[in-house]
Amino acid sequence: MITTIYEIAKHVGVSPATVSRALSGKGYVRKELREKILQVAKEMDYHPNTLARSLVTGQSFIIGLVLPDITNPFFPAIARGVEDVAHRNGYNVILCNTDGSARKEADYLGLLRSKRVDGVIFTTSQVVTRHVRQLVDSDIPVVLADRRMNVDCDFVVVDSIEGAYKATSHLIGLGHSAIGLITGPQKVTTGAERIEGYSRALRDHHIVMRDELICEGDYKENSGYRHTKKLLGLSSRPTAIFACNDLMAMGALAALEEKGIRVPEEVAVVGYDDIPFASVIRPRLTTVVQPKYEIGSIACEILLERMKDRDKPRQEVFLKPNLMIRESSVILEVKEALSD
Amino acid sequence: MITTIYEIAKHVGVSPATVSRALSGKGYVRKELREKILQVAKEMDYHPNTLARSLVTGQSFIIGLVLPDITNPFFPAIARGVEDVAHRNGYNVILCNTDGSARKEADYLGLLRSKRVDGVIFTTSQVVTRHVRQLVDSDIPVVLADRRMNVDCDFVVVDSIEGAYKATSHLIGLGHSAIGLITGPQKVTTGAERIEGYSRALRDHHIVMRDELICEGDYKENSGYRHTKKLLGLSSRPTAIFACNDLMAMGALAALEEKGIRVPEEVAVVGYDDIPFASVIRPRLTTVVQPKYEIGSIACEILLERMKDRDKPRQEVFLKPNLMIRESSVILEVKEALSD
DNA sequence: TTGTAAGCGTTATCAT
DNA sequence: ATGATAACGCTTACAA
Repeated sequence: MITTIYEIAKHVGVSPATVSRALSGKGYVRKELREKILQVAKEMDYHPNTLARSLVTGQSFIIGLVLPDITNPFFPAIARGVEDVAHRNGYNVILCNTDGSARKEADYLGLLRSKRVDGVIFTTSQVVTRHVRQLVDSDIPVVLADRRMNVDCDFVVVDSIEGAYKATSHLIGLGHSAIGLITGPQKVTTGAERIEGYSRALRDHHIVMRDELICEGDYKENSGYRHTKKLLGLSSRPTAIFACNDLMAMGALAALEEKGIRVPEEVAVVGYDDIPFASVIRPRLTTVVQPKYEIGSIACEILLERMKDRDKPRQEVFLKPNLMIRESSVILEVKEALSD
Repeated sequence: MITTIYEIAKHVGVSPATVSRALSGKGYVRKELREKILQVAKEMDYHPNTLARSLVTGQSFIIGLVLPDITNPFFPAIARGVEDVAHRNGYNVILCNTDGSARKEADYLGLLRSKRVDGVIFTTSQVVTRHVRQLVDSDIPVVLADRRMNVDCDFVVVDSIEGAYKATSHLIGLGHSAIGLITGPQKVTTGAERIEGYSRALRDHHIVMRDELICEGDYKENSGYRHTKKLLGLSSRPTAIFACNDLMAMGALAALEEKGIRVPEEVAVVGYDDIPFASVIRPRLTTVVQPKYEIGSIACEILLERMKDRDKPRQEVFLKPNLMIRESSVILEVKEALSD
């Protein structure tokens, strides 16, 4: 049998209301009585039924975290950031893997609404904003993480234009002018923005952009592999490749190795994200570091604030990416020279 | 305003009970009336309040997933396996990161009980079974994943003795007899069992076990690094190192590289887990593959069965590990010769 | 087939 | 400081 405040009340000889007050710490209750109640509650292994509590208070202390796929090495750190902040504030988080499918997104969002979560942190891969807009309209707080959308709600993202600009400039600084670009899907904001950063960097350095050097990937390893092969087949092939995430950079490295092309001596490679193994593969991958944990933790903090105050002005957080230079772009001697 | 069945009822001109029946599909309701109700519900953007529903039915359709750390590359696949099966069956999963701390474990378990989750999948790093036992006793279904405990409940683990036996035998077959072992924490079952597998393999091949070759690590990269340094300082140093997880194997490789010792020519290395980057580091890591996704998906399936039938006999699932031979243990020519 | 009403375990309002 | 009692939104006997 599961203990309720009624049983505790009976046991102690008071009313359920008093037990509730004692347990929640709200409202007056004589000190010794409170202690007695607390003790009995512990003895009876009482665990408050938050379902019942939520029903009356309107707070579930659950937040939803909707992302494409937790096995994608980019997301665990975000999830951890979210969960840490949530837990520290008494919230639990429901994890949803959408695989970027609009159907699953809608599905999960519906489930979360039914579960009366207090808020949602959402990383979409869709342009379809309908579900999200519905969610926002339904007045459950939402914060978009990592990827923006054209919806009126808070978000925290990393400045992808700047990240791509840094990566591209780095390669240009190394003397490259034929830089292959393997982008992400153009429909997600990060995809479009990284092209923008790439093209600005070229422009600022008076390098003409060559369309045949630009391929649209899908953030998966295989598309990095495929597009690299294609780029290598070009009559005037690139001397550097900038893959817009590390997974695709991995694919690029695999394609290059297969062709026996040395990295970085013959072709330099730069990735994006700094997923855990970027630093342990060989050659170690030069990449744009995203503050993944912070994306999650800050998103959650903003969500908590939003839950407290629905009327505060919309928050738009742009975090800064950093270029981490490693072996895949810089020949060792050069790197040492640079650091002098 | 959030829509309730009362408003739908008023709108349609029927009683709340009828709306409930129409929506849930249980109980009789005239076909056209049901359709009318469904339509109005959709128009009013109705989302059933599962808190209220759960309160009466006693089912929350939430399960808890308690693990050490989702950013540890071993866990995302497990989490995904759990979540997939859960979602397919109409359940959501609450993610809890304990960092292996007994306090956090107890904390989360309490929260989950309060949230009235229908079941818990638990990967502990503690020997302290008190919380779990309490949970089991409190008659909420629990299945232990990856790591067993001395508690009466279902579990799904991978046979660590066999995995370690295979890894060790592989090294022995390669001619090694001085095999350094970097174990996991002895208090978790996988830690103890992998030593057992190692020692059985040695015994079966009539190799005397040398205590100084065995170090207790903690499944973190740094302990692999430290212990490898120590092993290399031995007067008669090992020609092979078996690290009981890939993270520690990574540390071992780093230590070896630092000393300029070639792998596998001078020292062979074998890891355990086959985390995502085991196959992309150089040298590619020979390792014991654990069916991570299946640990999660099967654990969840067992949990669902258990939820349906609390009296069925206890399920104990041992999955089989597989040795994946890669470059860190076998010199290329030898490998080719082997495959002939 | 539909409606009435009790009850799930809390919190919260209002007396006392 | 404590106790009745009415919500919260739903399901489910039981009646009609």
